[in-house]
Amino acid sequence: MSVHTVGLRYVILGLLARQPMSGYDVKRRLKSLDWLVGSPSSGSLYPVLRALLEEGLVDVEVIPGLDKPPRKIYRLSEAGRQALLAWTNELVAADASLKGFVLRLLLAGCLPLPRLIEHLQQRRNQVRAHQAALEQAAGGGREGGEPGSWLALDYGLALAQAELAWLEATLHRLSE
Amino acid sequence: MSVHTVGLRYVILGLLARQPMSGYDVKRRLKSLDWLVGSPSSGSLYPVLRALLEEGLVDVEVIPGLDKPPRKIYRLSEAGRQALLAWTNELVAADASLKGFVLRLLLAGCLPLPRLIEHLQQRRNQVRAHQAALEQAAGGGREGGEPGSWLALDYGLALAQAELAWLEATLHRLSE
DNA sequence: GGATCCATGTAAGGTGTTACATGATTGG
DNA sequence: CCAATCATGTAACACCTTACATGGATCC
Repeated sequence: MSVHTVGLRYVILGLLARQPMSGYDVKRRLKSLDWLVGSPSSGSLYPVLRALLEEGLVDVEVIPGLDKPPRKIYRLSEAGRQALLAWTNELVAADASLKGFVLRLLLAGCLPLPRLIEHLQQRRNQVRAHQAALEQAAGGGREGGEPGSWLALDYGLALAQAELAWLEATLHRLSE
Repeated sequence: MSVHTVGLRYVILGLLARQPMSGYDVKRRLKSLDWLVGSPSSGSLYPVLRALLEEGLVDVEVIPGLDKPPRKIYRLSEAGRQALLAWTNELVAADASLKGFVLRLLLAGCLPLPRLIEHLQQRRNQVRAHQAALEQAAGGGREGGEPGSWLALDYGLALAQAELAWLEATLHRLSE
């Protein structure tokens, strides 16, 4: 579930940017980060690979497995690299999802450092805004909140705070 | 985006369990928690309301607005209350998503306290397992990790730790 | 006078999942 | 021998989004 926050296409392109691999490898790679990122089903994975191929964003090399089923190794093409780069430079602003952010981090290997810092700063601003909104919501429902409602708010605030702390620390570390 | 982790049906039922409201109210309520939970578009919201109505899980009362467009106030029916209850008692185990969990918290108003505690404990176990998996992944890639990869892992670990801390604290508070 | 909020809804499209189909290989 | 892993893929379906349509009210 839910790699889709960011579009499976780009996740795949991002992984292929690091090194060529088969569809199955992509699945495994993502499954190992399941909790962070969620892994796609074959039903979505393989069609996307085909589409990428037809659009010329990737190339294939079929390796007839010795006694294994043949593996198709996908490799990022130049067009693919450009598409990925273009996507990387798109705004992240509207993308309020945590998973989306982690995925971008994962794919950030292709990002130059200053761009990465920018990216983290953007996220920091978003989380701050979010935090403010939550505090307002908490303040608005003052005392009278429904039973489960303040739990969710409290939880949200705690996570926002933790994320901010991490972002500050990481930004500090990176500017050295 | 992504109320769907839990199925819009039940989110709506859960909100209606607290108090009757219109479709627009549902939207607003969720939008105010946008970052936590994501808000559905009208394109998904209204069809679901109609479906719920046809299935008899909700009742409507049309209030012809004085100089406003008429509002349709939806109210949870007895069948709806039962459906919600049944869903509440389903496993949460496989639901590894953060948003899903927060949503359950939000809808937890209808949960009795011991069930809520159980729920938090389950989440704690999940997060612990996740944490272990991340630590293993971090240990496996020792030093040699790709540039962005350890960032994502670090981020994941920090959040997991924060979430665990919150869960422990909240569990402690609730058992009083 | 134009934008934005209230309030409802529809139609087309995208993207994902589940479940199935295939088939060889390895491990208990 | 049965299950699981490797490895690919298809077809049917569920669900959500975008974009549009309507129309009064209120704010700047």
